Amino acid sequence: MNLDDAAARLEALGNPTRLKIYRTLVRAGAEGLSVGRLQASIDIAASTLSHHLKSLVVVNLVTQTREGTTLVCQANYDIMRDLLGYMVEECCAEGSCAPVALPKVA
Amino acid sequence: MNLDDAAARLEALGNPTRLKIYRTLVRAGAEGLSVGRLQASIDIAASTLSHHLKSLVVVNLVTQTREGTTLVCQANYDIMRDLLGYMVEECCAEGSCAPVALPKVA
DNA sequence: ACGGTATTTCCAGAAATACAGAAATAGAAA
DNA sequence: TTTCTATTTCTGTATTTCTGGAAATACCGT
Repeated sequence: MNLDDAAARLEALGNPTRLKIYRTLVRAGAEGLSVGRLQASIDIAASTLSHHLKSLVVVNLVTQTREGTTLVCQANYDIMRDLLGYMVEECCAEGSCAPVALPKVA
Repeated sequence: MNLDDAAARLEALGNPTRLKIYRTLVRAGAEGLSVGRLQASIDIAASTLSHHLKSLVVVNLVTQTREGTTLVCQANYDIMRDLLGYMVEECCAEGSCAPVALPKVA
């Protein structure tokens, strides 16, 4: 991951509402959560949620799968892992930190 | 670290210029870098750099130490470690990921 | 095709951000 | 105190972000 992509993803997560959305999706596990359920649990206007979700989808932190009329959203763990990897690398550029084990691919 | 603090820090890092600043400071190691040297290596207007630095200092990702007329900035590894810890916890809330070893405290 | 539910797009306003030139401040040295 | 360097604050402009109501679209069941 390059610096600009990392920054774009950090920016996407760098908003309390969006971080809450992402966290909710992570907690929902691999099966994800529909936009409607997400809205119920976060309690914001549908249009606002849609905007925030788009921001997360654009940077690939969230993926969406259509199931009939409902859209199911799921956290993209791979991208998060890559992002964490990038941050750790940046943080450890000097070799001043111990090697880090990131979460294994599921 | 709570959600709002994490979001504020992610937002601070979520700008290419600021991420570059932070990365430069990390690479400079514990002794840090003066604002002037930082400006030389990033090549932006002094006032712009000052604003970005303030954003990073406010959320504690960067600390500053005065040495005579120059201000030395250094990356705050502890906060970065906490932030990474928060993200890993959020990402692994379901127990779906292996335990993670974050960089040791220097 | 119609009706209903789910979600997005359009629109707008308020607030925040990014940027940089110019002026101001802080500290050291002459 | 004057002067020099380093850095910040002031000022202003352009742009972006956040928010949500209203209207539009998508998909399904009947």
